[in-house]
Amino acid sequence: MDQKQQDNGKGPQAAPRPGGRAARIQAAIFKAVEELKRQGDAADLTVPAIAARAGVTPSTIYRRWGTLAELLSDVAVKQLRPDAEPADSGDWRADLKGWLEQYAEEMASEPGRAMLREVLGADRLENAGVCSAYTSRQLDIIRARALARGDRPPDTAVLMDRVIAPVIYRILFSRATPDAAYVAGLIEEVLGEDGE
Amino acid sequence: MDQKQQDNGKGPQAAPRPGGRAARIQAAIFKAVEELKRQGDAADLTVPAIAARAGVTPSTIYRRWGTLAELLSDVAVKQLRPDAEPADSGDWRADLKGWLEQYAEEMASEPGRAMLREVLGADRLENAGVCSAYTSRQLDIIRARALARGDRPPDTAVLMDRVIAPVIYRILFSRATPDAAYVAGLIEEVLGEDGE
DNA sequence: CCGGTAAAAGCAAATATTTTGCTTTAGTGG
DNA sequence: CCACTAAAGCAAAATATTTGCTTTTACCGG
Repeated sequence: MDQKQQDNGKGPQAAPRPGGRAARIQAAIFKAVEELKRQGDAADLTVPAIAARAGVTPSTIYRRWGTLAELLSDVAVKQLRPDAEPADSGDWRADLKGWLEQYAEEMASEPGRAMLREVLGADRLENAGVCSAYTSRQLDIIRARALARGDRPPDTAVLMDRVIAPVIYRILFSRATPDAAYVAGLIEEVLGEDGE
Repeated sequence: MDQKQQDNGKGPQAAPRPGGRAARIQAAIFKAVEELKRQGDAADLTVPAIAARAGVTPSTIYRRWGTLAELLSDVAVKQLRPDAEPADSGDWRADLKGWLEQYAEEMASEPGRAMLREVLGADRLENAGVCSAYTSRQLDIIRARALARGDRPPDTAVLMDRVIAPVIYRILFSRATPDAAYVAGLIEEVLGEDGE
């Protein structure tokens, strides 16, 4: 009757060794989740269905993650992990703008919204933090390039507050997509005050 | 095998008439949820437990809301509804600052975070929109007073982007509480540019 | 290379939950 | 007061979750 399962505290990639059984099985389960998410209704995304697809018994999933929400959250974080550094054109303002616009579009898309909801849906707050750390890091990379050229880009924290936060807020709390014009406006406001 | 229950589209207060049976039962269920949330672990907050507390059969809840998440979302929206207008001291800047600081504190509290998560957790996006509309409206009231006195307060949309969004983003995506100093800083930045 | 060991997976029975078909009740309008 | 509709109750069936115990797997020290 105790509500909390074991929480190994090791986070999404809890595997003894990259080739071990645990890693193999986790990979199979993640793959099953991704495939099922792509295919059918959200209603087909049940622990038993995932287990069957992954060729695993449901209790494995319940024992490792506790709830469907935790599993989906881990999968979403994995999918949100940036796979590359932001493009580098030599013009950091353009890179920043491009990256932010693409970020907003991706997050506002249906799969993007679903991932946000899944990340936030878990009891474990950690995943949400990882997610925003990914964003911070990408912005920091662009910022570091600007600094290296002797420029004065805004602090990453400022960009998080002034661009990322409003974009995510709109996605979460309204049906309206933050479109490119809106994002561009936010960016200009931040860059405009640059010299103050 | 269809995932969506009936969705009457009438939102949280779906009752034929204020004194009718439907309203009575909904009130009993909401009360049961609030009581159980106050009392025990989140794990005790199950549909059967709520039904038992409310003196109702579980299928009533499943038929009206479909899932626990929808019910919790409706209850959270109801609790987030402001019960009074913002204080009016005659100094709109002070009123605004006070209201925003209290808002941030309330949302960052454990119950506040829980309500945010519950509102966002439902499939029905509508509730999140209602929630942010509540906030907007409160800000608008303060703003209207300032305008009535011939002042030039910032647009509500600007406050949403520059203060509410960063505060909520921090609450959702980091463990750190947006403290009074942080909120005050955001407000000053917005008010500082006022005359530009 | 061969057991020994600990952690995790499988299995299956026990619980708990959700869904569903049908019946009953409460509120509405004639 | 009676018929009608919408929602609630009830109970059985279907699903999902939890749990105790067994088996497998990878790692470790000989």
